[in-house]
Amino acid sequence: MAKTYHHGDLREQLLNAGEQALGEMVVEQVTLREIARRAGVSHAAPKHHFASLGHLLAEISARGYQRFVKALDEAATAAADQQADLTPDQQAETRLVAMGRAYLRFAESNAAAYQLMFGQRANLVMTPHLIGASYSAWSQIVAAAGAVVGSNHAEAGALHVWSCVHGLATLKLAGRVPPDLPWHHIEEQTLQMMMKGIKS
Amino acid sequence: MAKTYHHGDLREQLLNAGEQALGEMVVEQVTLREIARRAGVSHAAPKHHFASLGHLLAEISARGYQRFVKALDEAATAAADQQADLTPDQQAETRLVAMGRAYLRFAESNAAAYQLMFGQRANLVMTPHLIGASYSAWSQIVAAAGAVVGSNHAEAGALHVWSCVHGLATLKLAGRVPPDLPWHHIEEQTLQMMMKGIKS
DNA sequence: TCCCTTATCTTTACAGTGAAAACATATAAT
DNA sequence: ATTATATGTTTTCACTGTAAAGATAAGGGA
Repeated sequence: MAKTYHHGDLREQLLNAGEQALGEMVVEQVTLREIARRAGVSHAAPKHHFASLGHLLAEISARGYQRFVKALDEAATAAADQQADLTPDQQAETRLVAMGRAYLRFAESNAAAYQLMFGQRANLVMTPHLIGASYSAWSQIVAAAGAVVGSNHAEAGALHVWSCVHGLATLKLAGRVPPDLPWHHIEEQTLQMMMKGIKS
Repeated sequence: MAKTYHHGDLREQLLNAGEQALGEMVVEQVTLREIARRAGVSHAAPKHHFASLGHLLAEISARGYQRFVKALDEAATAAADQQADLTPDQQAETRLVAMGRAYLRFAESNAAAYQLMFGQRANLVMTPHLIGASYSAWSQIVAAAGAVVGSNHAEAGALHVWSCVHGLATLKLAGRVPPDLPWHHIEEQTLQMMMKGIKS
């Protein structure tokens, strides 16, 4: 299909511009006008595609959750493939650790997007689409944790796992981790303690 | 001493107004002009006491850390006093759990202040005073964790403890915890898993 | 082809924000 | 008393998100 109106597909280009901006600047600097500038359009143009900045950010955040879920899923399957000789229980643990590792990598490689997704960015509107996307991430972790601790304690286990990696990621992003600590080692230790805490 | 200049002690009143605002509104709504309004003064008056909004917020945040340290300290000593018959190791664990509980209570009762202290609020400037205040909180937790895991692993243990409670607190504040979960029970379970993960 | 409706984008305007400069005034020092 | 310094106010500027009004282009009948 050819372009059916003026700009081509401004809605898509706004989302791309927003994601690009999130990769280059701090999350608070990603403003409506900045996104419009990057898309080469006036700052009022987005109004016809998104009710407000909050709705635009919500859609960008939802896409972030999709990439997030994909990254964790790929990490989990890759880990399981490499260790097909383990027992199911051991495989479940390996998968969970791999997901935790991928979680920390995602937060570090997509700092601004992560802060948009999990921080309390002003103006962000909790649209149904965003709620759904974040819920799919939640249920992904619940499933992986449930495979380790049993479905009875899946949610509590998932919440603890999530707290550990999310807490570590945000402390790191906020510069609260002493810089002299060996970061990679710290990550592995935390994942280890996380697993030890979860296992009955 | 009587009032030595125009307003009395505007610097102090600005800090009080800021803390009061943090108790009543969301952290992003606490603007320079809002604080000035509450202090009954023009929006340019703070310039003579704080170089910028970021410096004013930094001082408020530093005070938050002082209250934070005090709250955790009181909780720890209260817990230790109640259980003077335990072994030193058991006392150390009891103290650490009590501090974790106090941590979660502080974050919930001082949501906006907590987000100012640990979030990534725009404009905030990392003044030496703020760095010092936040460092005292860090070393407090390092000491308490070190009493449990030994001074060799104090920092790694402290970081894990901090990640657990900080992660849980921020997930709760961000509304990411499913509302049907029994919150108080979840808190206790998380503290339990945190301790299990930390103990060698 | 002509006209009209609708969708899209621009321009302009408004109420906020933090910061900076110019100005006013009260306190303190000499 | 005069001067200097500290403290506040007023004004201005660049930026933000939102809203309304104007412009332009596409599509749908006659």
